[in-house]
Amino acid sequence: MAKSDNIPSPAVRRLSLYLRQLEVFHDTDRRKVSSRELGEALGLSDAQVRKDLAYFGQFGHPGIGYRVSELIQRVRQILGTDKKSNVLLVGAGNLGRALIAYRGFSKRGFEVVAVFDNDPKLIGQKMDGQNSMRIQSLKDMPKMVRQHNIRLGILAVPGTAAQSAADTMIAAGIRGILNFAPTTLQADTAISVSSVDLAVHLEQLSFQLGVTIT
Amino acid sequence: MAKSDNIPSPAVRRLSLYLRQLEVFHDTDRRKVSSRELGEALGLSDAQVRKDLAYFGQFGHPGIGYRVSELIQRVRQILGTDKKSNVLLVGAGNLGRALIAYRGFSKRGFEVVAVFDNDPKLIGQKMDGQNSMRIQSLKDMPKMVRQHNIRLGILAVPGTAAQSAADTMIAAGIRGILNFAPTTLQADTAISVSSVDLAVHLEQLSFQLGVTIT
DNA sequence: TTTTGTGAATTGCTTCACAGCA
DNA sequence: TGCTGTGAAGCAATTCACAAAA
Repeated sequence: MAKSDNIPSPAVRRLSLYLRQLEVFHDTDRRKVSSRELGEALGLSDAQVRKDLAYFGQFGHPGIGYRVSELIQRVRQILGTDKKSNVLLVGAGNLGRALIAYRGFSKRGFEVVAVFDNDPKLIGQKMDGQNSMRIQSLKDMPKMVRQHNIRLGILAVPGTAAQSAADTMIAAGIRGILNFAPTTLQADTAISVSSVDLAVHLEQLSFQLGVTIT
Repeated sequence: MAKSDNIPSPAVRRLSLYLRQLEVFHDTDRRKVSSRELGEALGLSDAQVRKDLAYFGQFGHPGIGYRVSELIQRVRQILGTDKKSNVLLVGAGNLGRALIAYRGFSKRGFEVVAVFDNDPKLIGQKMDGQNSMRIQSLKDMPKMVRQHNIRLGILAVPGTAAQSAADTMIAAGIRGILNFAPTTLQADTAISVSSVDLAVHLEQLSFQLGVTIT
């Protein structure tokens, strides 16, 4: 019954957006929602919404729509976020500290349980706020990964340090990396990498402005 | 001669990556590069690289490849980053402060010249570091946009405040928004929006782990 | 009626493969 | 020979449109 074959990756990306929007509906006590309504909120067609969800199973009810809380549960299961998972962070610079302070991760089931940096001046220091985490040396990573069963890591170091830090993460047993460094990471195909380059996004917008009929 | 019709958006996204990689080559004194080499560094096929670049013009030299510095110039021109452009930031929370401190933007031609927040406790305060910018009220935005000819804005406020902040930005004359709030912004089609949802990226990785043959 | 799930048609993107230039 | 630029082919994703279910 594993339908998980041949699912377009854009469909997987949108699945996260559906979940986000469904949670908004849930918080405002909406019980059910149609593909048209869900799509409208996200700027997608109703057909797109139905086809995307259908890749993963039959969640809807003809004539009714989708039951919000039921669909939220299903989607979380598919994404693997129905249970909390532990995440580590490499890089305790400005961006790293902001990411730690960001509440959005834990809200979605991801708990940052360890922070690493190579700067001797930072190692041993506490992260800001009430959080009792201390910054550790990259050497301690394998031990922490085992102890806390960590599979995902966030990489927020300068571009020059990124590949070597990624190698360390992979050697320590990390299976997926969210990369904020402006570098294309080379890694085994068994490792999932998702990259966010902040400048690249601004360049996209800059290009759009040039193209748009002014 | 405006080829700018019918360019696949994935090609535009990759254009930024080409530029990033070309700058690496440039910094290591590479003079020319082939589509195969450029693709290899980014995990793309040579044909993809050639086709992408060809959408924008004829930049290569048969038998030779692409001249690095020449191509950098051309790509910057296409992206509109050959001249510095001024950017504003809305939201002086953790993420906003990290983005200000991030050197990567100015390195790519984007200068954050104004910061806004609605929190009266923050207004008037200086941002960290040597930077002399003071946090301003959203009311002052239209004036600043005019004075500094700002077209792009970075939105780093909580999801609940995002749409209203975006409306303010658009009313002030902002033409493109880089949105970090976990919200789909509703905006006129003349406005470009690029959204980065950090949790969504982690969810993608989480899904991959579930699918990968463990 | 309303709204899903889904084959079929369509649109969009990538890869192939080769002519032409250096 | 080495490498680009590009039509043509192939593959992937989206939209259409309708049978079936409530």
